[in-house]
Amino acid sequence: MAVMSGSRPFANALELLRCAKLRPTRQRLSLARLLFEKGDRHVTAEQLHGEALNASVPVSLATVYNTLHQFIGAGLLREVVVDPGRSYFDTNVGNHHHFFIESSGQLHDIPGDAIGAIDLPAPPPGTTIRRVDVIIRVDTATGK
Amino acid sequence: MAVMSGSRPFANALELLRCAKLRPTRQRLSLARLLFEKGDRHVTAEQLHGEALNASVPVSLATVYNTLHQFIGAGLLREVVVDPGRSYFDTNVGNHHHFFIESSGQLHDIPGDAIGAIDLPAPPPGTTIRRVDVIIRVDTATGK
DNA sequence: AATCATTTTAGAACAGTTCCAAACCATTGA
DNA sequence: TCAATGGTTTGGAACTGTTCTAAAATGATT
Repeated sequence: MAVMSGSRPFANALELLRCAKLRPTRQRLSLARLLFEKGDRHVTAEQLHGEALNASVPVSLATVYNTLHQFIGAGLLREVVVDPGRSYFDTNVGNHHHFFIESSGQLHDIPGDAIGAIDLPAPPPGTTIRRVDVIIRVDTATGK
Repeated sequence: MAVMSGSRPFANALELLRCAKLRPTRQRLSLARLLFEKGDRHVTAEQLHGEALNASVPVSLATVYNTLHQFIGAGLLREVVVDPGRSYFDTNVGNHHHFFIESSGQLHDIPGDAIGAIDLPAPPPGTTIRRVDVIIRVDTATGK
């Protein structure tokens, strides 16, 4: 991560794509910058699409989806599914988990070590563990 | 008439609905029986709908959704979201978690105590914890 | 510049879910 | 028992988020 050239967003995005073996097209560069220039983020595809258009980077929604999935494939992003029909793309791919605030739909990171080691049971025969998702669902403290 | 001798399942479904303060309609009774007569289950709305039709219980998909949500509201069911656009309804509302086999889409229960106590961090200010979901995603053991 | 595989695009297609107004039916009171 | 009442069910349309498609555009290579 964060190698050299501390404040070179463009260079970083370029390098990111190079590492991921993705051709550095205009769209991918822009999306990479939007995603990774502002620290850890949780965005939906639509949100990112909106941001791109706002930033005068005309890009189609289909491309946003394509790119997000390519980034996931390259290990640059991680998907967090909170609701049927709502999934976030998380720029933090390290060991961590999430608070999900149901009323607002917001996600907050929980550092991996804040949750203590989870005692992983043996996976079903013939399978290996790919990932462990912990989502702590919270809501505004009204009544029960 | 004919208060059938040992018709337990029916009685159970009836009682279930009574407890949940839901009017015992034909559809709700049938769906309750399909859901709760066979031990712990993970079903999608479409699956349940199919089962009902198979069992010659004509019920609309809309009603299946209505009913499932009413059962969730009554604490009889719990929703497990594994993918955007795929969520399961779990008849086990006790303390437990899940293996999700990505290739087949199957869910398997993990008893709550098999995972050890999770060290719950303090929730964001003004919120309380509603639920903790742990999903261990596994897949057939082909390389990494 | 010419070529060609890759990428992007707009829009259609799709899946799952929710919404709606009308028909239906369980419950109540007479 | 019957009618009145209000919750329930229904089919279909609408909606949301995502994927697909064929064609156009682009980046890399020569």
